[in-house]
Amino acid sequence: MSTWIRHAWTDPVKLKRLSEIRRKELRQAAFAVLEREGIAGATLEKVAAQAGASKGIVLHYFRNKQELFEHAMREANAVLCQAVIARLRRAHTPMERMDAVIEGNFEEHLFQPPLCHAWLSLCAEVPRDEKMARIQRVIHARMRSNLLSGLRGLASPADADDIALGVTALIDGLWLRLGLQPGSVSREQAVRQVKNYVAGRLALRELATAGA
Amino acid sequence: MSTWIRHAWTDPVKLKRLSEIRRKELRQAAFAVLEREGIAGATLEKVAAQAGASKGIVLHYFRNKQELFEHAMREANAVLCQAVIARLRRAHTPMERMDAVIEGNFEEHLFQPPLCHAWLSLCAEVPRDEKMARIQRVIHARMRSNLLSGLRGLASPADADDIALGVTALIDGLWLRLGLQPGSVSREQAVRQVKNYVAGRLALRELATAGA
DNA sequence: TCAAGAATTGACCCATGGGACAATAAAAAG
DNA sequence: CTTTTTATTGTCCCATGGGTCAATTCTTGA
Repeated sequence: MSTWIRHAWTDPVKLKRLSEIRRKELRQAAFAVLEREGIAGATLEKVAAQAGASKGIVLHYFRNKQELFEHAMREANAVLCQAVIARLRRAHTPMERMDAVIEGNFEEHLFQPPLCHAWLSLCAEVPRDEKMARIQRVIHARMRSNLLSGLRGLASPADADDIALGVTALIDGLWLRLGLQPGSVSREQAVRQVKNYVAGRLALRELATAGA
Repeated sequence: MSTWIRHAWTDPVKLKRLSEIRRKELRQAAFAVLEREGIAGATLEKVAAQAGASKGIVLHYFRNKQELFEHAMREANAVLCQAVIARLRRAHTPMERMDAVIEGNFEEHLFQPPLCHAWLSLCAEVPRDEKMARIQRVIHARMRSNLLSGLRGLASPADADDIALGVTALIDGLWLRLGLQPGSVSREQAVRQVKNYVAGRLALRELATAGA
Protein backbone atom coordinates (compact mmCIF):
# COMPACT_ATOMS: atom_id res chain seq x y z
CA MET A 1 0.00 0.00 0.00
CA SER A 2 1.33 3.39 -0.95
CA THR A 3 2.04 5.89 1.78
CA TRP A 4 0.16 8.62 -0.06
CA ILE A 5 -3.51 8.73 -0.55
CA ARG A 6 -4.57 7.92 -4.09
CA HIS A 7 -7.74 9.18 -5.69
CA ALA A 8 -9.02 7.52 -8.79
CA TRP A 9 -8.99 10.80 -10.62
CA THR A 10 -5.59 12.02 -9.53
CA ASP A 11 -2.51 11.04 -11.44
CA PRO A 12 0.07 9.68 -9.01
CA VAL A 13 2.85 10.61 -11.31
CA LYS A 14 5.57 8.30 -10.15
CA LEU A 15 3.50 5.18 -9.62
CA LYS A 16 1.40 5.04 -12.74
CA ARG A 17 4.02 6.24 -15.13
CA LEU A 18 5.54 3.01 -16.26
CA SER A 19 2.42 1.06 -16.95
CA GLU A 20 0.65 4.07 -18.45
CA ILE A 21 3.51 4.68 -20.81
CA ARG A 22 3.44 1.10 -21.99
CA ARG A 23 -0.28 1.20 -22.50
CA LYS A 24 0.01 4.34 -24.55
CA GLU A 25 2.79 2.86 -26.66
CA LEU A 26 0.68 -0.17 -27.34
CA ARG A 27 -2.42 1.84 -28.24
CA GLN A 28 -0.35 3.79 -30.72
CA ALA A 29 1.30 0.67 -32.07
CA ALA A 30 -2.14 -0.83 -32.56
CA PHE A 31 -3.22 2.21 -34.48
CA ALA A 32 -0.10 2.16 -36.62
CA VAL A 33 -0.74 -1.46 -37.53
CA LEU A 34 -4.30 -0.58 -38.37
CA GLU A 35 -3.03 2.07 -40.75
CA ARG A 36 -0.88 -0.43 -42.60
CA GLU A 37 -2.93 -3.60 -42.44
CA GLY A 38 -6.54 -2.72 -41.83
CA ILE A 39 -8.68 -4.48 -39.28
CA ALA A 40 -8.64 -7.76 -41.17
CA GLY A 41 -4.86 -7.89 -41.13
CA ALA A 42 -4.25 -6.48 -37.69
CA THR A 43 -2.87 -9.13 -35.36
CA LEU A 44 -1.53 -9.06 -31.84
CA GLU A 45 1.89 -10.13 -33.01
CA LYS A 46 2.11 -7.32 -35.49
CA VAL A 47 1.12 -4.86 -32.81
CA ALA A 48 3.73 -6.29 -30.49
CA ALA A 49 6.38 -6.12 -33.20
CA GLN A 50 5.41 -2.55 -33.99
CA ALA A 51 5.89 -1.67 -30.33
CA GLY A 52 9.12 -3.64 -30.16
CA ALA A 53 7.73 -6.02 -27.58
CA SER A 54 6.35 -9.52 -27.34
CA LYS A 55 2.81 -10.64 -27.88
CA GLY A 56 2.49 -11.59 -24.25
CA ILE A 57 2.99 -8.04 -23.08
CA VAL A 58 0.10 -6.83 -25.18
CA LEU A 59 -2.26 -9.20 -23.44
CA HIS A 60 -0.71 -8.27 -20.14
CA TYR A 61 -1.92 -4.72 -20.58
CA PHE A 62 -5.13 -5.39 -22.43
CA ARG A 63 -7.56 -8.16 -21.66
CA ASN A 64 -7.92 -9.08 -25.31
CA LYS A 65 -7.68 -7.89 -28.86
CA GLN A 66 -11.03 -6.14 -28.80
CA GLU A 67 -10.16 -4.06 -25.79
CA LEU A 68 -6.84 -3.08 -27.32
CA PHE A 69 -8.49 -1.68 -30.41
CA GLU A 70 -11.19 0.03 -28.44
CA HIS A 71 -8.47 1.90 -26.61
CA ALA A 72 -6.71 2.64 -29.87
CA MET A 73 -9.92 4.23 -31.04
CA ARG A 74 -10.20 6.38 -27.92
CA GLU A 75 -6.61 7.48 -28.31
CA ALA A 76 -6.99 8.50 -31.93
CA ASN A 77 -10.18 10.34 -31.18
CA ALA A 78 -8.58 12.21 -28.32
CA VAL A 79 -5.89 13.53 -30.64
CA LEU A 80 -8.35 14.73 -33.24
CA CYS A 81 -10.48 16.21 -30.53
CA GLN A 82 -7.62 18.18 -29.02
CA ALA A 83 -6.97 19.87 -32.33
CA VAL A 84 -10.50 21.21 -32.33
CA ILE A 85 -10.48 22.18 -28.67
CA ALA A 86 -7.28 24.16 -29.06
CA ARG A 87 -8.72 26.21 -31.88
CA LEU A 88 -12.03 26.58 -30.14
CA ARG A 89 -10.34 28.22 -27.16
CA ARG A 90 -9.10 31.03 -29.35
CA ALA A 91 -12.47 31.61 -31.03
CA HIS A 92 -14.93 34.17 -29.72
CA THR A 93 -17.60 35.05 -32.27
CA PRO A 94 -20.03 32.38 -33.46
CA MET A 95 -18.48 32.42 -36.90
CA GLU A 96 -15.02 31.96 -35.43
CA ARG A 97 -16.28 28.97 -33.51
CA MET A 98 -17.61 27.40 -36.67
CA ASP A 99 -14.31 27.95 -38.42
CA ALA A 100 -12.45 26.52 -35.47
CA VAL A 101 -14.41 23.29 -35.69
CA ILE A 102 -14.09 23.08 -39.45
CA GLU A 103 -10.40 23.85 -39.63
CA GLY A 104 -9.64 21.71 -36.62
CA ASN A 105 -11.17 18.74 -38.38
CA PHE A 106 -8.79 19.10 -41.29
CA GLU A 107 -5.60 19.87 -39.41
CA GLU A 108 -2.73 19.47 -41.86
CA HIS A 109 -0.83 16.76 -39.99
CA LEU A 110 -3.97 14.78 -39.24
CA PHE A 111 -5.85 14.95 -42.50
CA GLN A 112 -3.79 12.17 -44.06
CA PRO A 113 -4.71 8.96 -45.83
CA PRO A 114 -3.10 6.53 -43.36
CA LEU A 115 -4.95 8.01 -40.43
CA CYS A 116 -8.13 7.85 -42.43
CA HIS A 117 -7.55 4.21 -43.37
CA ALA A 118 -7.15 3.23 -39.77
CA TRP A 119 -10.17 5.21 -38.76
CA LEU A 120 -12.21 3.60 -41.47
CA SER A 121 -11.25 0.14 -40.28
CA LEU A 122 -12.37 1.03 -36.79
CA CYS A 123 -15.66 2.42 -38.04
CA ALA A 124 -16.24 -0.80 -39.93
CA GLU A 125 -16.22 -2.66 -36.62
CA VAL A 126 -18.52 -0.29 -34.79
CA PRO A 127 -21.69 -2.20 -35.64
CA ARG A 128 -20.35 -5.29 -33.88
CA ASP A 129 -18.68 -3.69 -30.89
CA GLU A 130 -20.86 -1.94 -28.38
CA LYS A 131 -17.93 -0.15 -26.73
CA MET A 132 -16.84 1.31 -30.02
CA ALA A 133 -20.40 2.29 -30.77
CA ARG A 134 -20.44 4.21 -27.51
CA ILE A 135 -17.23 6.00 -28.34
CA GLN A 136 -18.66 6.85 -31.71
CA ARG A 137 -21.78 8.31 -30.14
CA VAL A 138 -19.70 10.44 -27.81
CA ILE A 139 -17.67 11.73 -30.72
CA HIS A 140 -20.76 12.71 -32.64
CA ALA A 141 -22.36 14.29 -29.65
CA ARG A 142 -19.31 16.43 -28.94
CA MET A 143 -18.97 17.40 -32.54
CA ARG A 144 -22.59 18.43 -32.66
CA SER A 145 -22.33 20.40 -29.46
CA ASN A 146 -19.22 22.19 -30.70
CA LEU A 147 -20.98 23.14 -33.88
CA LEU A 148 -24.12 24.27 -32.12
CA SER A 149 -22.11 26.54 -29.87
CA GLY A 150 -21.36 28.52 -32.99
CA LEU A 151 -24.53 27.92 -34.96
CA ARG A 152 -26.89 29.08 -32.28
CA GLY A 153 -25.75 32.59 -32.96
CA LEU A 154 -26.29 32.24 -36.68
CA ALA A 155 -29.55 30.41 -37.31
CA SER A 156 -32.80 29.30 -35.76
CA PRO A 157 -32.55 26.27 -33.46
CA ALA A 158 -34.17 23.96 -36.02
CA ASP A 159 -31.89 25.16 -38.79
CA ALA A 160 -28.87 24.97 -36.52
CA ASP A 161 -29.59 21.32 -35.84
CA ASP A 162 -30.00 20.57 -39.48
CA ILE A 163 -26.87 22.41 -40.51
CA ALA A 164 -24.87 20.71 -37.78
CA LEU A 165 -25.87 17.34 -39.16
CA GLY A 166 -24.91 18.44 -42.64
CA VAL A 167 -21.53 19.72 -41.54
CA THR A 168 -20.61 16.53 -39.71
CA ALA A 169 -21.75 14.42 -42.66
CA LEU A 170 -19.81 16.57 -45.08
CA ILE A 171 -16.67 16.41 -42.98
CA ASP A 172 -16.93 12.64 -42.70
CA GLY A 173 -17.56 12.37 -46.41
CA LEU A 174 -14.49 14.42 -47.24
CA TRP A 175 -12.38 12.28 -44.94
CA LEU A 176 -13.75 9.17 -46.57
CA ARG A 177 -12.90 10.56 -49.96
CA LEU A 178 -9.36 11.26 -48.84
CA GLY A 179 -9.04 7.68 -47.67
CA LEU A 180 -10.46 6.14 -50.81
CA GLN A 181 -8.57 8.33 -53.26
CA PRO A 182 -5.54 9.85 -51.60
CA GLY A 183 -4.65 13.15 -53.17
CA SER A 184 -8.10 13.76 -54.59
CA VAL A 185 -8.89 16.38 -51.96
CA SER A 186 -6.56 18.81 -50.27
CA ARG A 187 -6.92 20.28 -46.82
CA GLU A 188 -7.73 23.69 -48.30
CA GLN A 189 -10.33 22.24 -50.63
CA ALA A 190 -11.97 20.40 -47.78
CA VAL A 191 -12.10 23.47 -45.56
CA ARG A 192 -13.44 25.62 -48.34
CA GLN A 193 -16.04 23.00 -49.16
CA VAL A 194 -17.46 22.94 -45.66
CA LYS A 195 -17.34 26.70 -45.25
CA ASN A 196 -19.21 27.07 -48.50
CA TYR A 197 -21.79 24.63 -47.29
CA VAL A 198 -22.41 26.69 -44.18
CA ALA A 199 -22.41 29.96 -46.08
CA GLY A 200 -24.82 28.54 -48.63
CA ARG A 201 -27.24 27.25 -46.04
CA LEU A 202 -27.19 30.55 -44.20
CA ALA A 203 -27.69 32.46 -47.44
CA LEU A 204 -30.73 30.32 -48.23
CA ARG A 205 -32.19 31.29 -44.91
CA GLU A 206 -31.61 34.97 -45.59
CA LEU A 207 -33.21 34.77 -49.00
CA ALA A 208 -36.27 33.04 -47.58
CA THR A 209 -36.87 35.64 -44.89
CA ALA A 210 -36.05 38.56 -47.21
CA GLY A 211 -38.26 37.21 -49.99
CA ALA A 212 -41.20 36.58 -47.67
CA MET B 1 -15.73 -27.76 -78.91
CA SER B 2 -19.12 -26.19 -79.36
CA THR B 3 -20.77 -26.34 -82.77
CA TRP B 4 -21.60 -22.64 -82.64
CA ILE B 5 -19.12 -19.91 -82.80
CA ARG B 6 -18.59 -18.24 -79.48
CA HIS B 7 -17.41 -14.70 -79.08
CA ALA B 8 -16.02 -13.57 -75.78
CA TRP B 9 -18.49 -10.73 -75.63
CA THR B 10 -21.62 -12.64 -76.57
CA ASP B 11 -23.65 -14.33 -73.91
CA PRO B 12 -24.28 -17.93 -74.91
CA VAL B 13 -27.39 -18.13 -72.83
CA LYS B 14 -27.69 -21.82 -72.29
CA LEU B 15 -24.05 -22.51 -71.65
CA LYS B 16 -23.14 -19.86 -69.15
CA ARG B 17 -26.33 -19.88 -67.18
CA LEU B 18 -25.56 -22.47 -64.56
CA SER B 19 -22.16 -21.24 -63.58
CA GLU B 20 -23.24 -17.60 -63.76
CA ILE B 21 -26.13 -18.28 -61.43
CA ARG B 22 -23.82 -19.92 -58.92
CA ARG B 23 -21.37 -17.09 -59.09
CA LYS B 24 -24.09 -14.56 -58.47
CA GLU B 25 -25.42 -16.54 -55.52
CA LEU B 26 -21.97 -16.63 -54.04
CA ARG B 27 -21.33 -12.93 -54.57
CA GLN B 28 -24.56 -12.18 -52.77
CA ALA B 29 -23.82 -14.65 -50.02
CA ALA B 30 -20.46 -12.99 -49.55
CA PHE B 31 -22.14 -9.64 -49.24
CA ALA B 32 -24.66 -10.96 -46.76
CA VAL B 33 -21.88 -12.34 -44.59
CA LEU B 34 -20.13 -9.00 -44.80
CA GLU B 35 -23.27 -7.33 -43.52
CA ARG B 36 -23.37 -9.57 -40.48
CA GLU B 37 -19.72 -10.14 -39.70
CA GLY B 38 -17.68 -7.36 -41.20
CA ILE B 39 -14.52 -7.95 -43.15
CA ALA B 40 -12.62 -9.20 -40.13
CA GLY B 41 -15.18 -11.90 -39.46
CA ALA B 42 -15.97 -12.87 -43.01
CA THR B 43 -14.71 -16.36 -43.81
CA LEU B 44 -15.09 -18.65 -46.78
CA GLU B 45 -16.96 -21.18 -44.71
CA LYS B 46 -19.49 -18.64 -43.57
CA VAL B 47 -20.02 -17.56 -47.15
CA ALA B 48 -20.45 -21.17 -48.21
CA ALA B 49 -22.91 -21.80 -45.39
CA GLN B 50 -24.82 -18.66 -46.31
CA ALA B 51 -25.12 -19.93 -49.86
CA GLY B 52 -26.03 -23.42 -48.69
CA ALA B 53 -22.95 -24.94 -50.28
CA SER B 54 -19.53 -26.20 -49.32
CA LYS B 55 -16.37 -24.20 -48.96
CA GLY B 56 -14.84 -26.00 -51.89
CA ILE B 57 -17.41 -24.67 -54.29
CA VAL B 58 -16.58 -21.11 -53.37
CA LEU B 59 -12.97 -21.61 -54.37
CA HIS B 60 -14.10 -23.42 -57.47
CA TYR B 61 -15.80 -20.29 -58.72
CA PHE B 62 -13.42 -17.71 -57.31
CA ARG B 63 -9.67 -18.03 -57.31
CA ASN B 64 -9.41 -16.89 -53.73
CA LYS B 65 -11.04 -14.91 -50.97
CA GLN B 66 -9.89 -11.57 -52.28
CA GLU B 67 -11.41 -12.13 -55.70
CA LEU B 68 -14.69 -13.20 -54.15
CA PHE B 69 -15.04 -9.99 -52.22
CA GLU B 70 -13.96 -7.89 -55.14
CA HIS B 71 -16.84 -9.38 -57.09
CA ALA B 72 -19.17 -8.83 -54.15
CA MET B 73 -18.19 -5.19 -54.29
CA ARG B 74 -18.93 -4.96 -58.01
CA GLU B 75 -22.29 -6.62 -57.50
CA ALA B 76 -23.37 -4.29 -54.73
CA ASN B 77 -22.25 -1.28 -56.67
CA ALA B 78 -24.17 -2.40 -59.73
CA VAL B 79 -27.37 -2.54 -57.73
CA LEU B 80 -26.92 0.93 -56.29
CA CYS B 81 -25.96 2.21 -59.69
CA GLN B 82 -29.06 0.81 -61.36
CA ALA B 83 -31.28 2.71 -58.95
CA VAL B 84 -29.71 5.95 -60.10
CA ILE B 85 -29.74 5.03 -63.79
CA ALA B 86 -33.42 4.17 -63.68
CA ARG B 87 -34.33 7.54 -62.22
CA LEU B 88 -31.96 9.35 -64.51
CA ARG B 89 -33.73 7.97 -67.56
CA ARG B 90 -36.93 9.70 -66.51
CA ALA B 91 -35.26 13.04 -65.82
CA HIS B 92 -35.06 15.73 -68.47
CA THR B 93 -34.24 19.13 -66.99
CA PRO B 94 -30.89 19.70 -65.26
CA MET B 95 -32.63 20.03 -61.92
CA GLU B 96 -34.50 16.78 -62.46
CA ARG B 97 -31.20 15.07 -63.20
CA MET B 98 -29.75 16.32 -59.93
CA ASP B 99 -32.74 15.08 -58.01
CA ALA B 100 -32.56 11.75 -59.76
CA VAL B 101 -28.99 11.24 -58.60
CA ILE B 102 -29.72 12.42 -55.09
CA GLU B 103 -32.88 10.39 -54.58
CA GLY B 104 -31.41 7.38 -56.30
CA ASN B 105 -28.60 7.37 -53.79
CA PHE B 106 -31.04 7.12 -50.90
CA GLU B 107 -33.49 4.62 -52.36
CA GLU B 108 -35.64 3.38 -49.51
CA HIS B 109 -34.80 -0.31 -49.75
CA LEU B 110 -31.08 0.36 -50.17
CA PHE B 111 -30.46 3.08 -47.62
CA GLN B 112 -30.26 0.60 -44.76
CA PRO B 113 -27.70 0.02 -42.02
CA PRO B 114 -26.73 -3.53 -42.97
CA LEU B 115 -25.95 -2.55 -46.53
CA CYS B 116 -23.95 0.34 -45.20
CA HIS B 117 -22.01 -1.86 -42.79
CA ALA B 118 -20.99 -4.19 -45.57
CA TRP B 119 -20.04 -1.32 -47.79
CA LEU B 120 -17.97 0.21 -45.05
CA SER B 121 -16.06 -3.01 -44.57
CA LEU B 122 -15.28 -3.11 -48.25
CA CYS B 123 -14.14 0.50 -48.26
CA ALA B 124 -11.84 -0.27 -45.38
CA GLU B 125 -10.00 -2.75 -47.59
CA VAL B 126 -9.71 -0.48 -50.59
CA PRO B 127 -6.29 0.90 -49.60
CA ARG B 128 -4.80 -2.60 -49.69
CA ASP B 129 -6.57 -3.99 -52.74
CA GLU B 130 -5.80 -2.44 -56.08
CA LYS B 131 -8.82 -4.04 -57.78
CA MET B 132 -11.15 -2.58 -55.21
CA ALA B 133 -9.45 0.76 -55.56
CA ARG B 134 -10.17 0.63 -59.27
CA ILE B 135 -13.82 -0.17 -58.70
CA GLN B 136 -13.99 2.69 -56.27
CA ARG B 137 -12.51 5.07 -58.81
CA VAL B 138 -15.03 3.98 -61.39
CA ILE B 139 -17.87 4.54 -58.96
CA HIS B 140 -16.71 8.02 -58.15
CA ALA B 141 -16.15 8.87 -61.78
CA ARG B 142 -19.63 7.77 -62.77
CA MET B 143 -21.18 9.57 -59.85
CA ARG B 144 -19.35 12.72 -60.77
CA SER B 145 -20.35 12.44 -64.40
CA ASN B 146 -23.98 11.87 -63.47
CA LEU B 147 -23.95 14.95 -61.30
CA LEU B 148 -22.21 17.07 -63.88
CA SER B 149 -24.79 16.15 -66.48
CA GLY B 150 -27.22 18.09 -64.36
CA LEU B 151 -24.92 20.71 -62.88
CA ARG B 152 -23.58 21.94 -66.17
CA GLY B 153 -26.92 23.57 -66.79
CA LEU B 154 -26.96 25.22 -63.39
CA ALA B 155 -23.51 26.61 -62.65
CA SER B 156 -20.18 27.57 -64.16
CA PRO B 157 -17.87 24.63 -64.96
CA ALA B 158 -15.61 25.40 -62.02
CA ASP B 159 -18.52 25.65 -59.62
CA ALA B 160 -20.13 22.54 -61.04
CA ASP B 161 -16.98 20.57 -60.31
CA ASP B 162 -16.80 21.87 -56.80
CA ILE B 163 -20.45 21.25 -56.07
CA ALA B 164 -20.24 17.74 -57.51
CA LEU B 165 -17.43 16.96 -55.06
CA GLY B 166 -19.47 18.36 -52.22
CA VAL B 167 -22.54 16.37 -53.14
CA THR B 168 -20.68 13.07 -53.33
CA ALA B 169 -18.94 13.77 -50.04
CA LEU B 170 -22.19 14.71 -48.40
CA ILE B 171 -23.93 11.60 -49.67
CA ASP B 172 -21.09 9.40 -48.45
CA GLY B 173 -21.12 11.16 -45.11
CA LEU B 174 -24.82 10.62 -44.64
CA TRP B 175 -24.44 6.94 -45.48
CA LEU B 176 -21.62 6.68 -43.00
CA ARG B 177 -23.77 8.29 -40.37
CA LEU B 178 -26.55 5.83 -41.04
CA GLY B 179 -24.11 2.98 -40.60
CA LEU B 180 -22.59 4.31 -37.39
CA GLN B 181 -25.85 5.31 -35.76
CA PRO B 182 -28.75 3.46 -37.34
CA GLY B 183 -31.91 5.46 -37.12
CA SER B 184 -30.15 8.79 -36.71
CA VAL B 185 -30.94 9.84 -40.24
CA SER B 186 -33.96 9.03 -42.35
CA ARG B 187 -34.13 8.76 -46.09
CA GLU B 188 -36.15 11.96 -46.29
CA GLN B 189 -33.74 13.83 -44.06
CA ALA B 190 -30.82 12.71 -46.17
CA VAL B 191 -32.46 13.73 -49.42
CA ARG B 192 -33.47 17.09 -48.01
CA GLN B 193 -29.99 17.63 -46.67
CA VAL B 194 -28.33 17.16 -50.04
CA LYS B 195 -30.94 19.16 -51.89
CA ASN B 196 -30.46 22.01 -49.45
CA TYR B 197 -26.74 21.81 -50.00
CA VAL B 198 -27.18 22.22 -53.74
CA ALA B 199 -29.76 24.96 -53.35
CA GLY B 200 -27.53 26.80 -50.91
CA ARG B 201 -24.49 26.64 -53.13
CA LEU B 202 -26.49 27.85 -56.11
CA ALA B 203 -28.00 30.65 -54.06
CA LEU B 204 -24.54 31.78 -53.01
CA ARG B 205 -23.59 32.03 -56.64
CA GLU B 206 -26.64 34.12 -57.43
CA LEU B 207 -25.99 36.47 -54.56
CA ALA B 208 -22.41 36.97 -55.66
CA THR B 209 -23.32 37.86 -59.24
CA ALA B 210 -26.27 39.98 -58.18
CA GLY B 211 -24.27 41.83 -55.54
CA ALA B 212 -21.37 42.53 -57.91
C1' DT C 1 20.19 -6.01 0.95
C1' DC C 2 16.03 -8.46 0.48
C1' DA C 3 11.51 -9.65 -0.39
C1' DA C 4 7.10 -8.46 -2.87
C1' DG C 5 5.24 -7.28 -6.72
C1' DA C 6 5.26 -5.83 -11.51
C1' DA C 7 7.17 -6.34 -16.22
C1' DT C 8 8.35 -9.32 -19.81
C1' DT C 9 9.28 -13.26 -22.28
C1' DG C 10 8.81 -17.60 -24.81
C1' DA C 11 6.71 -21.86 -25.07
C1' DC C 12 2.54 -24.04 -25.54
C1' DC C 13 -2.44 -25.09 -26.88
C1' DC C 14 -6.13 -25.34 -29.70
C1' DA C 15 -9.35 -23.54 -32.97
C1' DT C 16 -9.86 -21.67 -37.28
C1' DG C 17 -9.01 -20.28 -41.80
C1' DG C 18 -7.35 -20.40 -46.50
C1' DG C 19 -6.35 -23.17 -49.95
C1' DA C 20 -5.05 -27.84 -52.55
C1' DC C 21 -6.73 -32.09 -54.03
C1' DA C 22 -8.66 -36.41 -55.16
C1' DA C 23 -12.86 -38.57 -55.53
C1' DT C 24 -17.60 -38.62 -56.87
C1' DA C 25 -21.93 -37.05 -59.00
C1' DA C 26 -24.19 -34.79 -62.68
C1' DA C 27 -24.56 -32.88 -67.35
C1' DA C 28 -23.46 -32.27 -72.03
C1' DA C 29 -21.60 -33.56 -76.10
C1' DG C 30 -21.05 -36.74 -79.51
C1' DC D 1 -24.81 -45.16 -74.54
C1' DT D 2 -20.24 -43.58 -73.83
C1' DT D 3 -17.00 -40.05 -73.17
C1' DT D 4 -15.70 -35.77 -71.68
C1' DT D 5 -16.59 -31.68 -69.06
C1' DT D 6 -18.35 -29.48 -65.27
C1' DA D 7 -20.28 -29.25 -60.48
C1' DT D 8 -19.69 -30.47 -55.92
C1' DT D 9 -18.19 -32.49 -51.84
C1' DG D 10 -15.26 -33.83 -47.96
C1' DT D 11 -10.73 -34.46 -46.45
C1' DC D 12 -6.32 -33.01 -45.67
C1' DC D 13 -2.56 -29.73 -44.76
C1' DC D 14 -0.30 -26.15 -42.80
C1' DA D 15 0.15 -21.54 -41.18
C1' DT D 16 -1.53 -18.27 -38.20
C1' DG D 17 -3.82 -16.19 -34.54
C1' DG D 18 -5.79 -15.49 -29.98
C1' DG D 19 -5.14 -16.53 -25.50
C1' DT D 20 -2.98 -19.10 -21.18
C1' DC D 21 0.80 -19.98 -18.25
C1' DA D 22 4.92 -20.77 -15.85
C1' DA D 23 9.33 -19.08 -15.58
C1' DT D 24 12.47 -15.15 -15.45
C1' DT D 25 14.04 -10.55 -15.01
C1' DC D 26 13.46 -5.95 -13.26
C1' DT D 27 11.70 -2.39 -9.82
C1' DT D 28 10.96 -0.64 -5.84
C1' DG D 29 9.73 0.03 -1.25
C1' DA D 30 11.35 -1.22 3.31
